[in-house]
Amino acid sequence: MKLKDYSKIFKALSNEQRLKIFMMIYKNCCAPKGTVVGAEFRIKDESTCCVKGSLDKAFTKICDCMNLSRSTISHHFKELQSAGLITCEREGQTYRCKVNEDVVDSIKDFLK
Amino acid sequence: MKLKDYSKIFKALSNEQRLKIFMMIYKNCCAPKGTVVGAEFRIKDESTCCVKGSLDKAFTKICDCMNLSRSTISHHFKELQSAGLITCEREGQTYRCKVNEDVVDSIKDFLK
DNA sequence: TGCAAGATTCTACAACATTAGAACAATAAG
DNA sequence: CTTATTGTTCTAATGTTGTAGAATCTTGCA
Repeated sequence: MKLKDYSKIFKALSNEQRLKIFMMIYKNCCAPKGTVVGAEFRIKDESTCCVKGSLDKAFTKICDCMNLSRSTISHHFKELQSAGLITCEREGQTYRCKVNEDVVDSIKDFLK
Repeated sequence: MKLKDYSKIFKALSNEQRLKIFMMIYKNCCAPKGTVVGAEFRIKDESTCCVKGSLDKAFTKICDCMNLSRSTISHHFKELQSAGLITCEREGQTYRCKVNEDVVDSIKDFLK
């Protein structure tokens, strides 16, 4: 990964709203590598995150607690995906997100 | 530290030029905590960084290899300082920078 | 088939970021 | 003292980002 890629990752996390979205996903779905998609949403701490009680509908739930328009949130998801931080899949009305832990690891690595 | 503080840190690192400046400082002066200011510039790998051969004049040397105006670089230094990532001191024509490793650590902490 | 709900895309615009240049202040060197 | 060097600040131009709303697409359900 090049410097430009890292700056892109940091840019994706540089907006407070987007960082909040990322952390909501990260803190709830940072399943061990190898976990099948669809099982990612394991609630770790319901008190700190409003994405609760369900494994899917991440988008809608995040919309419900974010006070931003859907289009804006969709845009933020795209930015996070584009930086490689998350991957998203739609399967019908189920919206599944997964944090790309390799990328998170490489940030930590980058910072030595 | 709050979410907003983290987003500010990430914003400081979100610009490629500024990230480059930060890394030049980081890779050359990440001295152990407690090291006195003025002894931070220990060259670790001269081949990957153009800040060479001296402990001070960081500003000038970074200018020399950055292809940006002095005023722009000064501005970038300010952003990095404002985010808490570095501290700078001038003593005459000696410009000394230090990476705030606590902040770097707290990023790593945040991402885990 | 038709309607409702979920998510995306397009458009537009205000706000903010990046940048250089000129003027300046502080220091060093001759 | 004068001149060159170093870094800051101000101003202004240009480019990028964050955001909402309307239109659109996709899926599920009656």
